[in-house]
Amino acid sequence: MNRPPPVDSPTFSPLYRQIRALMTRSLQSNDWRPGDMIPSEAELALRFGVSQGTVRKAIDEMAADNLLVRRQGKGTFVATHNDQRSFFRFLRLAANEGELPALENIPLDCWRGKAGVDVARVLALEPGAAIIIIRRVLRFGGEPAVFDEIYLPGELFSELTLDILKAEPMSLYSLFESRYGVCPVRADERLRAVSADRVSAGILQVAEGSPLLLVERITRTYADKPVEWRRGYYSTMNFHYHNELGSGR
Amino acid sequence: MNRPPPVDSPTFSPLYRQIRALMTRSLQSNDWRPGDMIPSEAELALRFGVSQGTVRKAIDEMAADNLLVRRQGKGTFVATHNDQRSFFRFLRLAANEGELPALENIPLDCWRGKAGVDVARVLALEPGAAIIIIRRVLRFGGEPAVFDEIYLPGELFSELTLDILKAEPMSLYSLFESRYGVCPVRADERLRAVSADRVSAGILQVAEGSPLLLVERITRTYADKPVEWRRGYYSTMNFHYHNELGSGR
DNA sequence: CAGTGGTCTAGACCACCTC
DNA sequence: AGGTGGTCTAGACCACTGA
Repeated sequence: MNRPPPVDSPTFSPLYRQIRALMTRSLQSNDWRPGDMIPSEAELALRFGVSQGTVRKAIDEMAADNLLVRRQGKGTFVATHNDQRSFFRFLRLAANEGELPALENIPLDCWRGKAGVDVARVLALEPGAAIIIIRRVLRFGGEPAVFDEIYLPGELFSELTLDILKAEPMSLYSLFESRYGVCPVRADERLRAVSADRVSAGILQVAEGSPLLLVERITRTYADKPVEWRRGYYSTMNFHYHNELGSGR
Repeated sequence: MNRPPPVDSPTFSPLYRQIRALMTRSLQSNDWRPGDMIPSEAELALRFGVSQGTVRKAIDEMAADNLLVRRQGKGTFVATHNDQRSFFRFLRLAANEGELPALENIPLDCWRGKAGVDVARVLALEPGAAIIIIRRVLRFGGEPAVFDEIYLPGELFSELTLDILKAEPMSLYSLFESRYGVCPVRADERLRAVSADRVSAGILQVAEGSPLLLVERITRTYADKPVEWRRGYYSTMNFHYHNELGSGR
């Protein structure tokens, strides 16, 4: 194997992290697309001039981050939002009793605007840059549960319209991924309790002033580039936000 | 190496998982205590009759679950709640602006009772079993932020009193761990928005009816044994609950 | 059957910590 | 110097998938 010489710089990283970085670039550049099978470990080892064990360790990390999915006997695949499996990775909602009933996604409106200072800062845009604003409702078993206000960089989603949103059968992120090549992989959320204003109360069919769970989310893609800012109002009479502590971090 | 013969049963698990199970038993039995250094990888490999690589993989998993902590050059240690590092693993609170100010932990009361059907179910106790109820407040920079009602199995915390709680300088879990040998390692949380009742409002110094973030938590120790049920009311005017999506699960 | 990921080994060497 | 974890290799074999 053509082992690169050991690096002594302060930015030293082990080989498997360099391999990981190279593979991440293949994801960023859309060279490997969501759902695709990536080359086998043996081939990658050959291509990068390292042992299979080193490639394995790189893939292990990326699989732990849900960037890749391993399937024994089949291959390793780029994670996609086009399957039910990965759906609730970004929707931590559960029913207080029993299973969560069937989901309905109802887009309300979709228009273009200019980024204010706050949205610009969050999305790393120039103030005044083109953005898209979407409002939608999620219903479970006919009951409205989540009201989302979503802000997107206009540049990335150039021809997005309400009709396109309404035509999407799967999730919003599934649309981002297949139509715009934007694959959300990480998100930071801030949760607060707030009182329902007139608009939210009407849309969620609760009394004005009712307590709502406010979930603010910044969504990022491979290079940690922010691609969405979202404010979600969750009605938590019959549902709750579920979280597990202990691993990760 | 004395390799055990390959197992063909439906309960097959790879060697490194069996090693992990053995090591987890050393944690459960308090043979290895929080903060202790566990034997070196080489010694464990010798002891279990496997290669060092197999032990490494077992430890890797347990470190990913925050059961163990590796420190290069020093050794591998049992995770403990006695350091600031791991403090916020179980308190996902952050300030809306800037850093979180200094924490004050103020125990309010601590009394004994009998488990109702709901508490008994959650803590896997017989209805009517002895439990301990604690109420406390967390303040940040003098401002009350969290009001906790905590239910513990009486059996595990036999001589817990309000004075002991008041004397504890670190966290509650630090006390559990060092005084009662109970080490919380995992928790499930359910988050909802509710209106402040008279009691919570008074304690958190907000108006009655204000929206509060309700966090219900079931805490478990090594063998997934439930050791705490907690209802926390978070005042989210100046703070929020922080969560990261994307990895894990 | 061939191809894929999954496990396990043995050994070499590096990086870090403490004495 | 000696101990610890961290990286990397080469190769053997197992388990699963699908043609």
